[in-house]
Amino acid sequence: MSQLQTSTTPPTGDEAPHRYTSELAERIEHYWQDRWEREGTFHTPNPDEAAAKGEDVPSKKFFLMDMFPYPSGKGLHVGHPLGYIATDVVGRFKRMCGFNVLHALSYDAFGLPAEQYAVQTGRHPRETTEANIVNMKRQLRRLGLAHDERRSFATTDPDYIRWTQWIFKQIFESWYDADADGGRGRARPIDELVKAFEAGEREVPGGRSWAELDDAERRRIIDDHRLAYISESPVNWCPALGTVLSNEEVTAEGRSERGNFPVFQRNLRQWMMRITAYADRLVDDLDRIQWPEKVRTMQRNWIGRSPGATVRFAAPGGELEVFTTRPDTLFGTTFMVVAPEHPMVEELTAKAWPEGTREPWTGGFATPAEAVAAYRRQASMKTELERQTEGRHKTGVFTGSYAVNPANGEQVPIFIADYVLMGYGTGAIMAVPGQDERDWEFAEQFDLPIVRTVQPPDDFDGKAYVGDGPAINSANDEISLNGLHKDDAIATMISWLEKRGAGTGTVTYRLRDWLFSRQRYWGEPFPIVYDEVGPISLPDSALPLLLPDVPDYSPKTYDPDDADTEPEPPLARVPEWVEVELDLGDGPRRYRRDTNTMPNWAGSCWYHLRYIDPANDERVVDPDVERYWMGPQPDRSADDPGGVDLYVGGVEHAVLHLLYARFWHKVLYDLGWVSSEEPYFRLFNQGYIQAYAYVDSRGQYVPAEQVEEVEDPETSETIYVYNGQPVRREYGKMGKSLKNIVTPDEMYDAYGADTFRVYEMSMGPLDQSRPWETRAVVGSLRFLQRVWRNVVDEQTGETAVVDEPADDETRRILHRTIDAVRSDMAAMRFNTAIARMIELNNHLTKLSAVPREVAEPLVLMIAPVAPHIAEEMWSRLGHSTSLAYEPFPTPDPDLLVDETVTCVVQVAGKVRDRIEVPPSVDDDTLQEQALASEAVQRALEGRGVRKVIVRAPKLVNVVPD
RNA sequence: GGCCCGGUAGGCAAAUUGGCAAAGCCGCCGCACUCAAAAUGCGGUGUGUGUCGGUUCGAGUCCGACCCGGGCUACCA
Repeated sequence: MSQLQTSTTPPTGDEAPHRYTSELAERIEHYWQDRWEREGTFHTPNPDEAAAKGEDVPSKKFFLMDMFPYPSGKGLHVGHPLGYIATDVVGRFKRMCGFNVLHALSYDAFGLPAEQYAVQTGRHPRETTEANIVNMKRQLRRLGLAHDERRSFATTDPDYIRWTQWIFKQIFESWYDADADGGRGRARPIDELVKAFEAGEREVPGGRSWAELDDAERRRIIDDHRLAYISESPVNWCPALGTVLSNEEVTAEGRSERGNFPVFQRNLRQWMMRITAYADRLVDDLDRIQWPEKVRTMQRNWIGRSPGATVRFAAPGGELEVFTTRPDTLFGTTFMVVAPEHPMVEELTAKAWPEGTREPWTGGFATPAEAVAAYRRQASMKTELERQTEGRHKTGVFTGSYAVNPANGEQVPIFIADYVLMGYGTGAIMAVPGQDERDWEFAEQFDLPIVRTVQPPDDFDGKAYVGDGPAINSANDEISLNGLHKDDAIATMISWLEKRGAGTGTVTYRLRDWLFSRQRYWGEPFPIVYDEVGPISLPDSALPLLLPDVPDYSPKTYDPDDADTEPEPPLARVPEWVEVELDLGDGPRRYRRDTNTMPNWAGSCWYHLRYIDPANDERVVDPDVERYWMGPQPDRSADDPGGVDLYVGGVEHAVLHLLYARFWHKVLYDLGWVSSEEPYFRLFNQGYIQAYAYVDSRGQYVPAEQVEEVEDPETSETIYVYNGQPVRREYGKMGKSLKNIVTPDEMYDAYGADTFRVYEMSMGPLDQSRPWETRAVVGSLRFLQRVWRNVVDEQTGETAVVDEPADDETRRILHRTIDAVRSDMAAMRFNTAIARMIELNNHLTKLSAVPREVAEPLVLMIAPVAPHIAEEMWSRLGHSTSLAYEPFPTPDPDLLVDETVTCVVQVAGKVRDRIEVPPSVDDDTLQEQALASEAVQRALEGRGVRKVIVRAPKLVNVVPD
């Protein structure tokens, strides 16, 4: 084994030849990175792999993941590696605690960012993507991450695409049986649906029997049941990006999340995923996983489950159905509102205004038809943004017709208004101004009656009362809700509605099915071809279906505001690829390929499975391997769902990636491919590294590194100066245009990777965002230098430790430090763990020589955070193998209890004295000693003692009269 | 507007159940080393936890109101 040779010629004049400088750090780091790679130090065995060698795989395992990066090509800044360093520290710590740790990093290489970068540089996306991955791997390798590189892949690898397409096929070839598993529902293979139709166990939609249908009719019925299906429906069309987008990719302002371009609603034929079938399980199972409450709340809100009731009102042209979460307030309905786009609007529009119609209701028009037409036109022209800026001002017109309130038989007027949205519930509401703020505003605007049906508290002075209280004014000949509180009143009303046939209990969701196709080049092609009837999936043997080369891979994009444009997928421009002759079992026939591609979320929906079985070309994942790494762990809880043990990433994927991945994983679970019900058991959101940027008087950003901080001589406030001119400081992101980028490469050059790692981990708690401060990094270098000097002689490079036993105090400090570092590491409080190690090291600095029994545990404790220098010191301490699998130090419990503790003696809450007592001291003795204290007597100033609070052994508080 | 986080020395931060506020890092000051500087080492340096009130023997920590900063959400019936 070749040893690292440290130079004996000092880099500068008189400096110690073996001082831990950035140059030495770099040599140490390269040496150990090469050696780890050469020896396969971080190769993680799978159960089958271990068995092949006749070994057992460790029973304790830890599956650790980062949210994988897009290889963007812009290069990394110091904020990017924060999470990767943190997971590396966790992984190395867990490994030293005896866990079989699985940790690797892959690349999310499909999708818009990679494609846009390629468009900018005018090169093929595959070419730029691969170049970017190479560059990123280089930058990250320099960090010394303990990854099993055999498990690394990119979502653009043909081997990976194959299984992404295979999973799509699984979803396409299945349907959701809502009655399965006691009503919870489960995905089942589509064959089982066909059998149920054939056997007559399941009613065939349309009323005819399966035998009566021809092949095309059968296929259409089946296609309507698939979990991945094609639908012609209003979708989000973004002309500037040239593609459609999912609801999750559109902001509340109606713009694209990526690029912030306008998005328009268009009716288009697109692939959809039936994620709504899983809405209940996606909500319910949030209670079974360890995720930040914030993310769980965001997912709950996004899914938006609202229990309530649908109620049918008799109206001209048929029954008008509404959804309400408050059926208990039905007696308070004084009008109804339908969305302008509601299909019944025409039937509801009366020929003439009824007798006595008030002027404001008509909008100034002579007939309801004119008023309704004018309002609908006006509403359709409004953009999301205009509706928002109008705020809460309510508009609408009367349709001229009335409906009948099923509870009390009263006639209530029907309005159209744009505060009711077609996309939610039934697009129509029963308006209850007494208990709904929006309805109250509308009622005030149009002078409509208001009836309270919930008694507000006496001190309530608001308008609509949405809280709980006893029902009032809510009785007819058959039922009375009066006196009942909300939940009882709702239940009573629903059962009455159901008995009367006027309504049913219902649950409504905000979640919509997932729009899954994109008109882009750089994504997975759909493993689908079409004949005259519809889509047919390709056989598994035809996978992966790879992208053809195209003359122009950039999609057709348009003026951002030109809504009247059509998506034109790049793949449609390759007729020789689109038109294909295949034999799918009934002889060679001509088919058409799908010219859409999948969204970039597809690849990230299942990458956790590829990490655990990266080379499998027979199955998506081996069942034994999946059970070992991801299976449920009943020791965690009885209904543990399994999943990745720790998943670290930013909060920005709270409802996109994390929702989609949960959905796919549940489909795979239902179909029996995995044993875990959730992909990610524990989620941790790291904060961001922010930075200051500086703007001069013209509003231009100036290079942040050249800005000086000076004190204003007049006000003595800190001001910032660039080239002698004052500049204004801003706080926010790091970015090229902000001229405040600091790169890891700069940090490696100036300090080395270990210092950089220590600094990032010691800046503060991992889940908080904080500003980068380059000049503070030197503190971490000084710490490592001092550790190095305690272990290695700077003159000779030999170990400086002595084999004499440590003194008692040093030993106690060591074991207290071990104890604290262990619990800090386990809780991912790396900043405090590092602080404790600094304290211990500072103590060692004061000794004349450092005993081995202290140096070795310190080196091992530092290893997760600063692995290269730790390995080097470990080696110089005489160990020939890597410390990666050395047990993490454990504290001696006997050395954690002090022989004496300092007891604080307070008088009236103020500290007056300190006394040394044994830790086992009892209350009475302690009180006696405290009262005997001179300082206490002085502080009492002759006053009597009213009360003494004793918290042995640490505190006594004397309360004077 | 609603909901959720956060506010501790000049900056980043630490403080089991309420129990000595400020561990650690940067900065700043001084000294050593040096012809000098840098680097390094050693020593020193911050009257009080955003504001007001409450509970308590005791509050950074609990409760209420307000101020400031950040995030999510925004007619979802």
